[in-house]
Amino acid sequence: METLPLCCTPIMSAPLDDDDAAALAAVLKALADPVRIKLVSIIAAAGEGCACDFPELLGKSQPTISHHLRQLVEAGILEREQRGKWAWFTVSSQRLAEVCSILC
Amino acid sequence: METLPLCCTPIMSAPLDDDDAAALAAVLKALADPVRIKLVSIIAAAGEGCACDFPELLGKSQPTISHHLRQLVEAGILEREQRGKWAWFTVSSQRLAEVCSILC
DNA sequence: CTCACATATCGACGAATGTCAATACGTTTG
DNA sequence: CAAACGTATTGACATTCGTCGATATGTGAG
Repeated sequence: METLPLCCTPIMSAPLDDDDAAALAAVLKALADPVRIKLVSIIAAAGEGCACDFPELLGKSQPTISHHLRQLVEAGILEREQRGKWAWFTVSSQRLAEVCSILC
Repeated sequence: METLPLCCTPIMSAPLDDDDAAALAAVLKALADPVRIKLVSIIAAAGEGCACDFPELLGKSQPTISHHLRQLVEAGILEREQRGKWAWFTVSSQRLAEVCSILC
């Protein structure tokens, strides 16, 4: 779910209705955790990233990383690609642009 | 606390360090609630807003609204001004711009 | 097919969060 | 000062969240 485009017009031009507010809040919530925003920044800066590297990079357990990756994918912020037994992730710059276009 | 400028360079250019990740996550967390993002959008669209109007506009109790407004002010997203017995709020477009400049 | 390894899910637990009723605080007005 | 009114704080509660150990699932190698 939730890979739909993220609504509407900039906040300055009109107040969000309930649905748009809920949708935007959900995406922002996915970003609003130190581990997750760091995951996004690592993947964005490198262009892509393998799940196998994140537990050591972030000092978190493998289940914890997997959990965070899932939330980011469900929010449409990351895209997942299976390569052999490894899971690789890229950032949806479109999704980030959608967020920014509403905020500013 | 937390009214300091919000770090650094866009996510695409370099991964966030721990401190920047925590700071950005804190601001995003303040935005990542349906009631709060709607408060921000109402105030942004109108230019300013009085606390007295929000409980009815959002269907939440006065203490709940006060609590959310406080979180937004502490995150540097809203600015508060006392006018007589009323509290008026404006959006820090600079703060929003800082967030966007990191995300995109 | 079986083994080794990468990732996902489950179950549990403490911590944080959103909410409201009750109450305290501050400011203006009689 | 005292009463009235807007806002903030407190205390309580149910819910959600981040975390990890244990385990299940899936994929390639031998």
